[in-house]
Amino acid sequence: MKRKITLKQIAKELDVSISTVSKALRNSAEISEDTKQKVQAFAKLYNYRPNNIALSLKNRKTNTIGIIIPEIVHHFFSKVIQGVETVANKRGYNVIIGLSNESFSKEVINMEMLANGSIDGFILSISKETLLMQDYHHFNETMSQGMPIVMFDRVANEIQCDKVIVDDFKSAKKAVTKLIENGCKSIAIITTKDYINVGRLRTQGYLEALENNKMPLTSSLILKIDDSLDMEHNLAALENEIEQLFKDNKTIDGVFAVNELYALSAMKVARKLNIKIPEDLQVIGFTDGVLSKHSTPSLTTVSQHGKLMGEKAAELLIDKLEDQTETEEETFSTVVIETELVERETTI
Amino acid sequence: MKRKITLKQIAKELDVSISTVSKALRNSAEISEDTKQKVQAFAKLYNYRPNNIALSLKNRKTNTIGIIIPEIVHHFFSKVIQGVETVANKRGYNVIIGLSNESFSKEVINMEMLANGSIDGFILSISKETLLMQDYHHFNETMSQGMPIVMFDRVANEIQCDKVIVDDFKSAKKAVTKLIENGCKSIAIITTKDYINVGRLRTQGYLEALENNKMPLTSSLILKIDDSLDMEHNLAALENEIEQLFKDNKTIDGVFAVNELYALSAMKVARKLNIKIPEDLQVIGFTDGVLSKHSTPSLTTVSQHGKLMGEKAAELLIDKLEDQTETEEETFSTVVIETELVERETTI
DNA sequence: TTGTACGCGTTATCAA
DNA sequence: TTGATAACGCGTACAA
Repeated sequence: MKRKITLKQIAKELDVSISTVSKALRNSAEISEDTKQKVQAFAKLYNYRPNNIALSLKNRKTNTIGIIIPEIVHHFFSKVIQGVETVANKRGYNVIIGLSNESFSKEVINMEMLANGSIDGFILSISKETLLMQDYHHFNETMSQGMPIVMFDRVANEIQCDKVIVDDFKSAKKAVTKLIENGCKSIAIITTKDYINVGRLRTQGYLEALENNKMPLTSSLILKIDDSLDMEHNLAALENEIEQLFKDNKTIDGVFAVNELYALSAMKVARKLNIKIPEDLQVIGFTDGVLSKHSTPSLTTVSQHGKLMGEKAAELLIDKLEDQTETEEETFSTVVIETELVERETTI
Repeated sequence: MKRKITLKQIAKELDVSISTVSKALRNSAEISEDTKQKVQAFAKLYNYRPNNIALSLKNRKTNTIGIIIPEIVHHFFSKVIQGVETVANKRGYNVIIGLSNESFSKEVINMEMLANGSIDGFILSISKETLLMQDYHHFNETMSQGMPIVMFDRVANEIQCDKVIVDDFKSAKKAVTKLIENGCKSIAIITTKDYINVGRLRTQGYLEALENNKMPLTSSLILKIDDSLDMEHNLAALENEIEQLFKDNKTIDGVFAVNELYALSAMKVARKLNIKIPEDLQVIGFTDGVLSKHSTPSLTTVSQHGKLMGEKAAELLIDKLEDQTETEEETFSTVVIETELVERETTI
């Protein structure tokens, strides 16, 4: 088992100094053709590669991006990672991941861990617990130490940093308007509690769409799910709530769900109650997931373009990292990714 | 914007030497209570944290695990990552990801990138292209440099390293036997070309199950999909092949599919051909995915326990990394994760 | 009780 | 053309 070879070892073997080796390998004009040849051949033979850690220490730059997300077993987030990774690799960066599991403390710990020199900057989506507590001190601290942050999807308006979002309000409005155009008279929304920003915005979009079309706002048609518990493992409870919604409002002929799981659950309940989709009930979800495409009937959705969000976030971050100009006032941008209504079989 | 504070700066501020600060922070008995108090208070105030990179360089240990997978937008692989991350964090390690996108060259480049000091060891699943080419030199090179590798799921028997797998052969046999017990007389398999190890093993399990039950082996019932092309984006082609399979073999009353997508496609085709599931056709898939649970009817599957695989892989790797004993002959273990037949609605 | 020196692997600067 | 030295930030053996 031969350890990785270093400059020092090469120098010793060839009986020259370390700096000569270093220069020879970087093809410096200072070094004679002779020694260059000799050194380069030797280095190639032993497959020399500079040690990243040493370079990071010397350059005070790791060329690594830290990405903190609430969960990874989630189509949207893995799409985002894919996007980040694509751009990062193209521009010579690695990606290191930290999962918050929707927990505030894990988010903080993970960020501290990575902030101590391991990475150059963060790309992150805020955990539910953090949003609920509205405690954002760790973001400010990180940035005050000169480490840039790009937030995506679940962002905090209070924090000054680059952001990549979709226009949740407008997109929801568009989706609900679509339902109205398709003839729905009684449209329910299945959404999250308001502390989740995206949930709140989507609810507002729903309300505005109804209002603009002079449709009555019925509070019983608004189902706000408390998903502080993990609904993925509490499907029965979710379905019960939805079933109750249907039973309390027999007129429902349209459902707008703010995520894939809610949409699918609504479809499942509808099937159970013998409600035909899309004839008697039209459904639109808000998601970038795979379930929509493969469900029966396949689900019409507002697509968020997760991969594109990841790419944009990575571009923003790396641009900032490599921006030399020392401006007085730092400027932050918010990129809004256009959503797309993908029409499938749950709408007519 | 205050940069992260270092020992040097603290030393300067307090007018003591760097090593005094270092010792004081580690609560060394060498240092007087007085100075300790002073230093610790100051460090706390400025939120001092040792620089990971410097520590890595000094200790020649990064406490970071590299994970290389073919794709991340895939339920099984994200489950594995989740498992790795859980164990890694618990034991004080970070996780850095590299995606091969099923490409040999990206796999090699990514590994080289990370192997140059960024990480202590690899957890990986081999890309399709690498399996096809059977070029495993990069694995051997990495290990010969003293960097351990743990392979999971898609492993190479030729390579001596720790492995975490499921017993594909036995699991497939179990699944097909289940179909036979359920009364299926004509069972088709939808699998991959043989260069994918897991596909080959699952096919063998299928064959053995038939044989053990004295059922005829009909070659036309074996559909080997060439997924060198990305089937996810070529669903139509996949469905055509399956439709042909059904049309050529009208007797089919059971399908064993080696992954989720194949299983769902089979179900879709069956629906199109007005074949009732599970009355006329029973289906079992091999997967750990979400689609199975939410499909209609929900799919009976062989579950691979991806998260558990990740956890095991991480345990193996970290154990090896922290094993001090310098044994003559290195020993490698292969952990076999038990699969589980999750019975849902596509079997009676 | 405190400080000096060294090494981890690299590169840049300056001296020979 | 080559080599010695310093520096990145840390911890530790050893000297004061």
